[in-house]
Amino acid sequence: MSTTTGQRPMRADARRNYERLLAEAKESFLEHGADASLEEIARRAGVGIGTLYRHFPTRLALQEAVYREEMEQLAAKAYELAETSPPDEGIAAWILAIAEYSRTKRGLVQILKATIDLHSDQFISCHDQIETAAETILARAHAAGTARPDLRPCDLLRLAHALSVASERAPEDTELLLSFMLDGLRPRS
Amino acid sequence: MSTTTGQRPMRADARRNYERLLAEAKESFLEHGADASLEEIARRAGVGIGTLYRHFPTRLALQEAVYREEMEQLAAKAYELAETSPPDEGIAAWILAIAEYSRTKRGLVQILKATIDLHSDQFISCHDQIETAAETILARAHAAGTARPDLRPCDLLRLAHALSVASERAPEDTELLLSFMLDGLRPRS
DNA sequence: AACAATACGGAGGTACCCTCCGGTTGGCAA
DNA sequence: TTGCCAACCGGAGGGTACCTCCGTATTGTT
Repeated sequence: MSTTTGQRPMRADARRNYERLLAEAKESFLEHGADASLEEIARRAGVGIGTLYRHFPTRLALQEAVYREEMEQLAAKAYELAETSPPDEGIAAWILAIAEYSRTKRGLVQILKATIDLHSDQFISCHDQIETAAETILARAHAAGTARPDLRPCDLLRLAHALSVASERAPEDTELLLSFMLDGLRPRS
Repeated sequence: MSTTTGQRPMRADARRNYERLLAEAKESFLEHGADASLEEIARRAGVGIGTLYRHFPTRLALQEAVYREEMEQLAAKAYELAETSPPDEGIAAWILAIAEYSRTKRGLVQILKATIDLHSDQFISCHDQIETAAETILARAHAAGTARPDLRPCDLLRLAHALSVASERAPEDTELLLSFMLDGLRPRS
């Protein structure tokens, strides 16, 4: 789903349409959530529906393309946090970042889901990227002994996913929910 | 959404159709998830689509009717656990029960969402029922000092919702995820 | 038996999904 | 420049689903 086919570069018109679609899709997903109408996206891009489907055979493919950049930023944030924060704080901040982000850009939730799902082969690059980031940030916590040893990278992503879904309708409680997740239900001793 | 209109009982044919619809809906939601086709439900019930919409003006109304019974059972479970288990174990078990249940009967997730959303006036009875159950089970934990004082009933429901969504594709990890939520990320000391 | 009141059903208008293929366009070679 | 063909476009078309509306049928009551 990149702008080159690996071999020859795309034809000029193809590239133009690809980019218009991407721009409109970004807008539409933001506006109507992850199940915005694909036909409207094509319409707004001034392009036939067939063209949309040629470039992005599936809704998920389109979402991936739209959010790839943001995914990279989230991954980058993990590396940044791994260097600048204490391990456990870093994890908390990262989960929060993912959750908050995916509330704004609602399409991300589906991608997160697909990323979490091991059987999705469409998303290998996104998957690897985020999973590696999760590994990195988790590795330090494990080394420092501040994370349970049985905590895996994908669990981190699942928690982020859970948090983003759960706080969808009550953004103001996001941090509180996260604190429950992180610190447990018992009173601090 | 009950089988009587508050005043006179429903006409015989109306009641018959109502029940057929309910039965087919239960089946369909189980089979295809919460967004099963309403037209197919009507078809399988041998009833016109108009009849479905008359009885259940909205998809959520139909789901509510289908799951009301199960909601009652979940609420009952809360009371049962409140009497038979230590407070914190009870909470864990209850959240788990909700999450496991909603994975099986996938429509419940939407209801859980609507229940959590305070602005849904369609669901007052369900909402009250579950929320009261959550209150009860939580009250004991608070009294016993085993739950953080800032933990509210709706947070419990949100956690259950989060858990059910997060473990959708990996049921085997449900308990592990729950343990992260409950016990936090730090190693046990 | 006749008459309201109540309930039925499905046609119809709209929207969306996705596929398929005749027509168009861009870029390269002559 | 011209011409050619692979690459690309667009949208019609067939299918499904949503929801509304209203002429028709059924119920139960007098």
